[in-house]
Amino acid sequence: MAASLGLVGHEAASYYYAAAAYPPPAASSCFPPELVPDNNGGAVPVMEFPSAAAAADCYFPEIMGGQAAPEYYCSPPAPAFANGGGAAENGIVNMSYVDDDGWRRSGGGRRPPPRIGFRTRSEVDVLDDGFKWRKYGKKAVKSSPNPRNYYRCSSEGCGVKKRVERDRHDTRYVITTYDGVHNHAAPGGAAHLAQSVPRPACSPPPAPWSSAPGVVGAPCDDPWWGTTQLHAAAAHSSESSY
DNA sequence: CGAGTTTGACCTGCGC
DNA sequence: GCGCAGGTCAAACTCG
Ligand SMILES: [Zn+2]
Repeated sequence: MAASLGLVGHEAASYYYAAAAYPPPAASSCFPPELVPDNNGGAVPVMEFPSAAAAADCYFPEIMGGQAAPEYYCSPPAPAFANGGGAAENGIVNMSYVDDDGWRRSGGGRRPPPRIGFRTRSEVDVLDDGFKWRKYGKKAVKSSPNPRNYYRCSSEGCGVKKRVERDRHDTRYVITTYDGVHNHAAPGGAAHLAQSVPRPACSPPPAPWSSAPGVVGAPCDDPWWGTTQLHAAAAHSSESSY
């Protein structure tokens, strides 16, 4: 990655950095050369967190089996991405919110559950988020040279799925997309894992994608992911912080 | 022996 | 209507 950073030429594409001053901003390169792509050709606003746990904890406790928090603050039941090996410790987790309100784009049909994507730097493909996942498929996708893996929560009655693939532009990163909401708590250990992970103050209160002041509600024609133009906040860390 | 993974086939939605 | 691409299923297989 080098030159291309910033808004990668997608009109509707932009991203929001919510970096919680975490790993020392070694260099001054902005984060992703491109937004997290999906099969829609869309892109997702990306956020940076010290760990996926922190990210999930702060922003999406609900998908992690906790109760939806009315406000975006840290709430207890969040898993940790611990075995990501370095992921958590090394520092950078890009988190991106993937909205589902664009499903109308597909003309109805089945309604997708809430989707949330994480982009983490990790050597391993599967990040231990505290839940038990069973792999049920693997597929090469057109949009990426890397195969995409499909996992389903192995807990009975919990239909949460996740897709895992490596970033096509930087295979050091793993893109994990969660589909759905756990209807149960994480199997033992998750909570404690979460606590063992360094966690920022979870300061960014409003979710940038909802109605944060930083969000410019643009009349976008492609409402799939972001629908909005987001402000690039100042802080960010760099991937060179290895 | 059971749980989880692998892998090709199958199904469905979407664009042309 | 056809072909393509993504997503899921399920039988076989592997590992603990
Ligand atoms: Zn679950």
